[in-house]
Amino acid sequence: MARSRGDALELAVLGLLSQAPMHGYELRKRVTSLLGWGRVLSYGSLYPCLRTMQQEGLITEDTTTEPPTARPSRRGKVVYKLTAEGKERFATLASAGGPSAWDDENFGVHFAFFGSISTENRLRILEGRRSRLEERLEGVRSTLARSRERLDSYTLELQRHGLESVEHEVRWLTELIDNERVDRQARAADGPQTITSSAGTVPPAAENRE
Amino acid sequence: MARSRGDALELAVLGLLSQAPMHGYELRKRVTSLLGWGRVLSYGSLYPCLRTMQQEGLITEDTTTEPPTARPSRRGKVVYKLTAEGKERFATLASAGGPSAWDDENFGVHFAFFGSISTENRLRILEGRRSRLEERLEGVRSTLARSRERLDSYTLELQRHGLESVEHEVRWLTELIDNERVDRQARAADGPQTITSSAGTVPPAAENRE
DNA sequence: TTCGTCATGTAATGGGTTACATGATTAC
DNA sequence: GTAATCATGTAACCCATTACATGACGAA
Repeated sequence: MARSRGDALELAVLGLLSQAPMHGYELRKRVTSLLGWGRVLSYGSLYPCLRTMQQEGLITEDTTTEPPTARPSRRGKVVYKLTAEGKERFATLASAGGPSAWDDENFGVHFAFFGSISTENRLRILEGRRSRLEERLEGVRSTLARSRERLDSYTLELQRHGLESVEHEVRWLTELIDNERVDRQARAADGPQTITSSAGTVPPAAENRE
Repeated sequence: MARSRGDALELAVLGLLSQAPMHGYELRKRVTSLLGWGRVLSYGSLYPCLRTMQQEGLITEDTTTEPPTARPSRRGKVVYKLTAEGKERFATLASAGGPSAWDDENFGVHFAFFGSISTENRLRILEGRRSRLEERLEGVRSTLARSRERLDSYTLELQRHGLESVEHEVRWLTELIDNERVDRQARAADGPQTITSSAGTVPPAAENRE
């Protein structure tokens, strides 16, 4: 029934609402197109999630938009915004570098909100994702080595292409990691007098949930 | 309860059993590693599916393996094989070029069994998959064009990488399609009298299973 | 006035994983 | 004899999709 909400969807909603208040319809469009969501997010999934989050006090209806036309009878058209608690939760979830952040469905959402977290946390997530993929690579390579000659050409080609795709993502991650490191380096060299940027939103040693 | 079995899993089981009889445990390993399955297939998913398929008469227990040690009391260790009906079903499902074959979860499984279907059907599936991806590309490109300046750099980078990955797969598909076309051409030019050499002409796509 | 899009919501259902329970076989 | 792996199976749960029902608003 109302028992929805996987972490990924909650983070997505929190993150999008942290950028601007909006209603469910718009949220759906953005989750579907902007994050690495892959499939279309359905209302049957989104609305129950919004309700739950509202009950938990993470979001509220935003009554500041469109205040003059106070027509109480109008159905729907609810604009949601984050509460203080919701903002806190977003900071926590987005920065969480635990294993759940490195898998396929979650990583994209985390990445899309990298602008809201510290370089340290970005690095943690990026590196975690990369080593996750490297494990996968290792697994595929070893099964391939063990059974290459027994596989027909199409199965082999499928494996080859899969390997190639993952390798491509690993290279991408490596570039991103290098950039973040340069960034960190630059900030460190900049000297300790700059307080603002270093750990901005969340203390460097963020929690591991789960 | 026993109401499992999406098309992908059924096709996977049928295809693997068409290569050799085996038991559930081995099936799970192969589905997980050989096809483009992505995640680990769970027993909670596989065994109910096998039962259903057995009830439908697509598979049976293979008693020919290990016949001397006729110990009827032994639990489990059931080797499954295809029935005639199962072989028929496999041929039908594997060749089916409908829209369901082009989406992410199904395409890999279909591709892995390309060795069992005709060049025509391979082309249908390959082309369907490609146009599916091209639609996706078009969608991403247009939303990107509409909102590029409003996106923060990480979201943008995510889109860019997503685009790149899909483009990569499209190029891969195009190569495969070209190979299949050359193959078909060669067979046509070869004339109706030579039946034997059908798939031998082009390196990448040779050899039917076993 | 009707069509397309915006907008919200629910019920049924589907198909999967997790965690658990059980036991045989092999290697050390 | 014991640990690891092979092997089969069930029940509980999770979370998403599908299909449906409803209705407002703007433009042609």
